[in-house]
Amino acid sequence: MTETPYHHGHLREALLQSALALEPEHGPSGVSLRQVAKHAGVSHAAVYHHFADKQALVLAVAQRGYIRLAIDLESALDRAPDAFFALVALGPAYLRFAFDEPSLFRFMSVPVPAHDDPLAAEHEGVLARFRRAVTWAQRGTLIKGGNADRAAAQFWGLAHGIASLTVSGAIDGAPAGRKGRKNAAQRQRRAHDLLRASMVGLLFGMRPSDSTWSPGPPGANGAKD
Amino acid sequence: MTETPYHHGHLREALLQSALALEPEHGPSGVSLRQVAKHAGVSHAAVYHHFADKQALVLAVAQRGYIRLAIDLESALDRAPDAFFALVALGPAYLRFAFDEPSLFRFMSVPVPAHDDPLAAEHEGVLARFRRAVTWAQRGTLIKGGNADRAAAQFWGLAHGIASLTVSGAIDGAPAGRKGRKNAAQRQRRAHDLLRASMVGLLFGMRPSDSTWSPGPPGANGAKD
DNA sequence: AGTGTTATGTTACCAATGGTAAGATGCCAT
DNA sequence: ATGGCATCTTACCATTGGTAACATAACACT
Repeated sequence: MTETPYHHGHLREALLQSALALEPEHGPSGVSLRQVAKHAGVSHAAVYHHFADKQALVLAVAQRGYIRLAIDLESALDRAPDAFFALVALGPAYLRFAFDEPSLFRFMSVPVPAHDDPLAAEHEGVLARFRRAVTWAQRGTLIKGGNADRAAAQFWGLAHGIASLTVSGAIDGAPAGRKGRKNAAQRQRRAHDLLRASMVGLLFGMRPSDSTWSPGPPGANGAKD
Repeated sequence: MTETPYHHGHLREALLQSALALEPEHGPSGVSLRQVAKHAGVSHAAVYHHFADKQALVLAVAQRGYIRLAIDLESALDRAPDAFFALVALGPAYLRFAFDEPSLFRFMSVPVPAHDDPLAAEHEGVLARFRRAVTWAQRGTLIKGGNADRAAAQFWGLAHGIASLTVSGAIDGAPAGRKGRKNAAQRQRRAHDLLRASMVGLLFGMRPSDSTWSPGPPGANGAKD
């Protein structure tokens, strides 16, 4: 970001940024290597000194996305006062990431042909945060015990599904009544509420039957964040 | 499918099929117009008499996917004996579609740059099926009343998220212990069970507090399908 | 310092791609 | 049959992903 101090300096980094900058116009797989290179002020062949091929560039961006998402989830967990808030807060955190970094989020969903998933480690990183919240809740008997990976996957799937459908416009996108294009902030708030309610719903559907958790919060939207 | 009876006959149809046939090797946005044309036994320029450009071709495949998915969901609803089974059955139906037609499913998730979503109608078609199950359940007081669209979106998001993460390999993909590649049928069964349990969980998290529904089924996996 | 090695970047080139234009070819209504 | 129309073809273009050969700057070592 400083300048071009040397040969180029931090080209690899600049290329990732350029890819993100060009994504909105052409889509994650639609960005061309040459455009990325040009945007970074460099010849297109220079890219191959930092990435094996175009797919490697795309995967690197996606990888960065997963890493940053995992960090966001982690800090959301760190801020939670108890297991209930921890589990529920993962939803809004997931959604906020998707809204704050839509390009990054789209790169993360780019379908890679075959390949025994080069992003397996990054997937694990995200799942691990859900698992952390789940085991926390299980220790407190907030939800039933059992396979924590399964429960984590359920919450992850819920968050991911609602986030994906929302950012892609499948949900709450083009409305029937053509009231112009909706305020993006309003859409985000609605998605926010929807996902939080879903997390609470799934959570309370997992309660052990003898749970003494008096559901004060679930209806009220009083979550701190 | 018959032959090439005439000029070509059903080229548009053949192109859609060819696109699906070539998808596994290159990914949904990686298939080239020319390969598709060649696979259909036709010059690449012929494609432009049936689709405005490559994106139109891709969108047409995606559109077909949404239509078929909506049909599958619809028939799952038709087979359900009551609201409970109807709502829960949407999960397995969604997942079965994703597993039976992975290429089609991937085409449906291809991120389209900007555009005020040309698939809005098809999205509505899928959402409508979830809404039908939700309103059914609401009439029977299985779940709380309120905005049916919201509740439908929650169930859709759950099904979509788990289906997406599963087919992309993010969940239950490459395992830690390298026991060779897992049996695909086993993966599908696990995902099946996971999603069904999630649907039940979300459902029971939405019960009205005075619900008299004696949860016999939720733990047992006795769903007819 | 000088010197060789490596990392990084360039230009030149290639086959393949998406897209357009102009011309064939076959169907169909009149 | 004849003219109109849809469909398909070949010819062409700029762009793309990728490779090869060459240039230059950093670094290591004497």
